[in-house]
Amino acid sequence: MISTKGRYALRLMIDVALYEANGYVSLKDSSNRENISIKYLEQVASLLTKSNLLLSYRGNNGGYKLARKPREYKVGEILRAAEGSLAPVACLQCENNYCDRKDTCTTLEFWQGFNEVINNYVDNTTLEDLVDKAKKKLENNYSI
Amino acid sequence: MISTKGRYALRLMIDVALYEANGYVSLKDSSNRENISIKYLEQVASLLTKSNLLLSYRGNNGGYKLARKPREYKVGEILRAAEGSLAPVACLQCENNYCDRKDTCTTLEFWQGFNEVINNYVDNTTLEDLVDKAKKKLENNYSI
DNA sequence: TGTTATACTAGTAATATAGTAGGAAAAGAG
DNA sequence: CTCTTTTCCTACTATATTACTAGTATAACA
Repeated sequence: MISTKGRYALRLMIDVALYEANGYVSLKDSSNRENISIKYLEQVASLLTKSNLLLSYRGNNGGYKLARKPREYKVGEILRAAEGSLAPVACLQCENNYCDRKDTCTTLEFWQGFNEVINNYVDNTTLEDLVDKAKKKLENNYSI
Repeated sequence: MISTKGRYALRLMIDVALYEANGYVSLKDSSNRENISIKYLEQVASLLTKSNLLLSYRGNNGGYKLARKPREYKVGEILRAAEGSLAPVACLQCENNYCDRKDTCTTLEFWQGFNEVINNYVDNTTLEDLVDKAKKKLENNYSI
């Protein structure tokens, strides 16, 4: 299950993508638009900056902007940066996938397949896909 | 992420399928074979019994047996009975999927797609598939 | 009546979640 | 040089979840 960290990270990335044309996007503005506690969003933004998904700038008119073009982000990258791992079971979390039951485990292949399906989905959607949908939703809401 | 409850539930179902030919399978035996605390396994078995996935019988030579043929169980059913829900985000957990952000949420469709991919995977594997793999692993280990 | 098994309820240590709080440091504006 | 605005960093906390353990009741058979 994806926690608020992953969900907020995705919403923040979309928000920055939507508004960075006017310069760095501050968390004050993002948190207002997205209705997320600014102090909590700071922590999420920090994870994204450390993973080089966001670029930050301090001081007046500072904030965040994307490190690449929206098309060049897989959603999976963003979620992994915020959540740590998307593995559905503990034994698939670390690199080597070590588990002392691996030779006799009757469910290992099932979980490996599950892991693949999950990663395929999140890595085959780009940030651009979500930003495009967000733009359409914004247009529809203005027209109401 | 799938917790021990879901993982143990799956292993228990496979274990019961493998050994029920000799009559009801007791948790004492299953917990020994699978190295899972019997008291914890009781709680998992209780969830499966309440969802009519296992049939129980008390007293001497009692235990559990499958309610249907292995082919007639989707793995998804078993995991849902043990875990409650496999929805990747909170807003997709309940029936109606209600969320007060649903008209403006920029990520709803992404999460709905994720949910579908997850459910497709777990519902397209049957208990029989896992039991067949388990039988092969058992044979290989005996031959070592 | 004793043994073996499930059924049910309660408790508990450790960890994760979803924040809040406070201050330091950078950068520009006046 | 100082004030304001911003990110950056660390610590704290209430609540919930996880992964059990423990004890007792109940059923069934020998």
